Amino acid sequence: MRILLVEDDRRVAAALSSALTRRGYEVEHAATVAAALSAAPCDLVLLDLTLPDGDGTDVCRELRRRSSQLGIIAVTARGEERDRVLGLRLGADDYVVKPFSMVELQARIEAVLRRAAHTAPERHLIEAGAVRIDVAARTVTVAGRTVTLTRKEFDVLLSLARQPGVAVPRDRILLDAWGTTWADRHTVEVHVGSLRGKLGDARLVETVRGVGYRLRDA
Amino acid sequence: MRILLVEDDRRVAAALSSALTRRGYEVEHAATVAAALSAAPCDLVLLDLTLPDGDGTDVCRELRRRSSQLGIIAVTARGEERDRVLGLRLGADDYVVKPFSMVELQARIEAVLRRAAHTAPERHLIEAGAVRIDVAARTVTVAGRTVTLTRKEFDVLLSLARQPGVAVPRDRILLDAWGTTWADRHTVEVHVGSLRGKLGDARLVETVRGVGYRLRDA
DNA sequence: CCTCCACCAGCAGGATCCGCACCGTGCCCC
DNA sequence: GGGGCACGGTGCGGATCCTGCTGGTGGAGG
Repeated sequence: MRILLVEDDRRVAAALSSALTRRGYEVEHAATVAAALSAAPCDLVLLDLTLPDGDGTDVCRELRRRSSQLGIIAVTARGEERDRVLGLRLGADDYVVKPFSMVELQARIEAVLRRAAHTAPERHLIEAGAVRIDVAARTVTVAGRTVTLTRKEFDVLLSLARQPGVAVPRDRILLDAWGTTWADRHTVEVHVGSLRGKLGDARLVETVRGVGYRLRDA
Repeated sequence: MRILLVEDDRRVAAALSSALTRRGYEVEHAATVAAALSAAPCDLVLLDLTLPDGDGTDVCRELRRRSSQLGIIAVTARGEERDRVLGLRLGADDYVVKPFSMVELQARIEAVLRRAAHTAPERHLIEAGAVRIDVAARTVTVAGRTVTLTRKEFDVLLSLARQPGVAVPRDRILLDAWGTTWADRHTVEVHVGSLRGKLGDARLVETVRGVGYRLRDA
């Protein structure tokens, strides 16, 4: 399960992040409104409502607009009733008030995720040129032919396919597919290499020198 | 919207009932476990966990078993963390601790109902390729042949069959069939193994390496 | 009391990934 | 036009991760 942690306090974020990771979740961290809105898709968002560059309630509204099945748990130090009501009205699934215990947070996360499992899935199909990607099924066809990709290959392709025709920086791909930015210089290239091989036409994934890669759109 | 109010304290029940009615809800009242379980179907349950003739947690479990899309808000005077966690684990959608304000309760009711609106309607019959599942009867046939599954095997299959052709992550299966995400890595695999054996054709349940499993659609 | 089911290890075989080294090529500057 | 350099591509071996079995144990239900 992938959790997006939106929290500006670095210490709180670090503590939460490690606690959640220990419990088996995959955690991506965003410290600002901008970062939160440009993060990769996930299953659940832990959203601190007090952010430096804007209001967390806007993030909540926008995320909910994008996906009705995304789980959102608002987190805040403000425990006043007015805020609690506001948070829920915005479309958050749940609300926890600092300070809270990890045990309770864990229970609430599970409750929200359990519910999300029963919501209608948004089956997302991405098409770019001859490439068709079924994100949910994790299957890919090129010009009608089904190709079998490994996990990393698929993740890399997905990172590119999210913005067809756009040059995706290497760092971005690393973040999407690996969750980190530190890795051997060549790791991405290697997987792009095998990806090109499996897609058949190597020109489908174009190299943008000095930047990254681009998935051919037309 | 129809709300079932399970509350043994007559004064609290009367006050809540009239407040909710004023807000436009249709309210049915039950004061005991027996009454709660034999009440007419509704959209949401306000469930006091302390009841004279039994434990409210049993009611919660039973109601949830009957319908995964029913909204349940647990209400209790016991505000301790242990109880909060327990309530959420049982399958309640939310939890309010007495004393609470009507404004907050209203907001939580709306949040739960909003979510329920997005919930996929429960299908009685699910078909995926050669597999036919009767959810209510908990029976399965493969290519006309009836197969007998154990509880967990059925739950695992159901988790997969809810989205045929979609790669279901391991922890989502855990969430659906076990209710939690913490469990031994092998538990799912073992049950998938026996499931494959009983279904006859092992290829019906495809492995998506590094992710989970996928029920063959076509 | 007995049977069946669920769960927990341990194990072995693969698939996958990664780091390294080397090669090819485009770009820039002279 | 030529040379150097930085960047990207590729092949390979080992380490790692993942998965599917099998057997044994505890417990719930009949």
